[in-house]
Amino acid sequence: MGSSMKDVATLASVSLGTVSNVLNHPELVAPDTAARVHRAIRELEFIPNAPARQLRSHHARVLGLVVPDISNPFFTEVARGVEDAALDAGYVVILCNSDAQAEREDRYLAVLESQRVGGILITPARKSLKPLGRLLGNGVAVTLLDNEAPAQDVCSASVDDRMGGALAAEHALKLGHRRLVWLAGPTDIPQVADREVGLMNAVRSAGASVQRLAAEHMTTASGEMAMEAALSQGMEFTALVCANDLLALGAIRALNRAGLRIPDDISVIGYDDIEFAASAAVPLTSVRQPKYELGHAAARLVISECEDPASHAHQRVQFQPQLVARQSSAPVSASETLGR
Amino acid sequence: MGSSMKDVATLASVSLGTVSNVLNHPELVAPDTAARVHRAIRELEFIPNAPARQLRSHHARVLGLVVPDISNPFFTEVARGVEDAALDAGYVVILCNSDAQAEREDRYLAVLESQRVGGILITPARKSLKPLGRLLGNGVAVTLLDNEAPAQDVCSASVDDRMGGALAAEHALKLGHRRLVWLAGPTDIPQVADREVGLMNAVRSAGASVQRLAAEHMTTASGEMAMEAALSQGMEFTALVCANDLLALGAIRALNRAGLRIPDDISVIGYDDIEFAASAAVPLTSVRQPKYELGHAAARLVISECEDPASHAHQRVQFQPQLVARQSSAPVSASETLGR
DNA sequence: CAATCTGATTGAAAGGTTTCAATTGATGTT
DNA sequence: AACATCAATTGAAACCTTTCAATCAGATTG
Repeated sequence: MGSSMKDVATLASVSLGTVSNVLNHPELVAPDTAARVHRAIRELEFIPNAPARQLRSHHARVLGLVVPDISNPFFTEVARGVEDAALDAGYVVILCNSDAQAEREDRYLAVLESQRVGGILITPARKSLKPLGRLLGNGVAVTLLDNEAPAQDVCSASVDDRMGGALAAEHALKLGHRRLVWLAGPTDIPQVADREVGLMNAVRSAGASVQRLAAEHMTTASGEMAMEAALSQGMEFTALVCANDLLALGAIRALNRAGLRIPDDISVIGYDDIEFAASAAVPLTSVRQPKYELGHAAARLVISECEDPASHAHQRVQFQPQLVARQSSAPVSASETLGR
Repeated sequence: MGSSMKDVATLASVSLGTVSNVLNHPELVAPDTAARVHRAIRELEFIPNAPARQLRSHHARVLGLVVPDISNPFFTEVARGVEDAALDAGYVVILCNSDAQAEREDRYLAVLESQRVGGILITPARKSLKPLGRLLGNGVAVTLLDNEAPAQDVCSASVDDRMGGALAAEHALKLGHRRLVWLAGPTDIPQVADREVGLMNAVRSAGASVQRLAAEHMTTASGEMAMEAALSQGMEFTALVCANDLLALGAIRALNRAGLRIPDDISVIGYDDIEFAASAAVPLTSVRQPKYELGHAAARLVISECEDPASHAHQRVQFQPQLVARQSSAPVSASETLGR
């Protein structure tokens, strides 16, 4: 079975406390003693017991990552950023998919609290941050991921969603489109709401029109359904801006099935710029977010708070999105322009 | 701060041991005592300290999931299966991307050992299972994921990769193709090797020819590079079978850039049937694997071993793959057939 | 030479649980 | 009435660390 510090101490003929010092305060121990202890550690293949350590020190190198859905390539990439930053710091990441359901999120938060994680990275399933209050009270470092912190007591790392919405709209407007559709996701997702605000402002100030269409979830399946329903009701437009790439990919399927060509009949603009956007049926114009960097930055924030809560100052890091034009968007056709 | 079992015991006027019994052996405690304790738990918002519990009981409801790359939608979906099974059983999953690098895998295994996880689900980065020996010796439940267990001392959940390779080959052969290319990944990945065996056998016994092309990693980028190199060397063929969908998606880009049409000039067959295979430039014919089920089954195996190591019998679960025909594969063209 | 200081090491307590042998009180048996 | 049985509860030890006050041996100082 695994050996403990006691075994190491015995083999190296020192006390338990000295072994602990070798591990945690090497500056306190004489070089040759340290060498002896290290030899014993190697000999016994001693691996510290993290739970025991955490019990005594109240310091855990474990992070909880709570995201709506890791199947969404956006979050997959964010998760990679989180994980790499965590591993660098000797931390480990517990993956929690909330499916954007409050109930599931609550269950996970309880489990994470029970596990006494040092920090939590969360893209909340709902606006209220109440459920996080308990955690904060118990000294857990919380960082909001892809959401801007509303209050002063947490860090956050996010991307400017209003600007992203505006970028998408301006791209469509610049191509001459006047009749847009905004394919939104659930209204209570803050990212969606912000993108919508940015888009609406841009469209209005250009005097163009935009219709709102809501998908139930941020998935291809939902996007396909929503677009199919809209088309069957005779909705007319020349450009479609989607709250994320999955919705766009789904909507494109419905559009194709209805005999509409992209970008000839309809220009489509996605959001996130997931890897598959580039290999889609028609390479997708999209608003790129620095996904990996977002996760990486968020993890570094939360880790720094874990390491030294006392001197930690809460921060909000915000990244800028960027429009990537591909074949799915094109100037509005002449017939369309005249057709009105 | 969080309250402990001692606080609960005091409030409910019982001993510590009784509180523990309420939590772990409710059958031993009188109904009204239990009720009193539960009231106290609710009152104090007591949440058990999992690390302390694990320290004493040597039983942790924590799993390590080690995969090459969660960005690969195949593993994303597998991970969802793992996570759902875990949450159902009150377990939590630590996500570890090995990037298929032995060094990174070793680092993670050490961290997982330090965390004293109850079980590990792993798609090994290399053939040797040596590094797992230590863990097994220390009583950690190990289950091989998407790999068949070679020995008796671990469980495994996998998909029949030889059959998958054969399915892909037979599909191409049935469509009349006689000059195939097998776009393989790194040779030391067992899944790739097995698929290759299945494919080669099928092709040979049909008397057709197949050339082997190797990509460095199982990614779109690698697929694109490999195919580009092959084309620039004048490789000729009518059907391309890929070791996974990402390679296929990448290869298709290179093929398109070279002016080749799919499926008119080249039929392409992928492997995994990731969600994006269906929305690709040309919907991709692929070998479907029950990804979610694979993860779910593997997690259930490892959890059952965690819960009751004594009565646990190691098992190998194997799923069957299935060919999904889409537009990327078509009968070999007449000119091609005659051209030989 | 006594007193003080410094650096290295030690020993014991504490952290929150589970486990198990021991105790208690009530019920049933002879 | 004495005893055995049984269910419920208790108390203390154990799990493996970290922490910190206390000790010790030398070196430095006055």
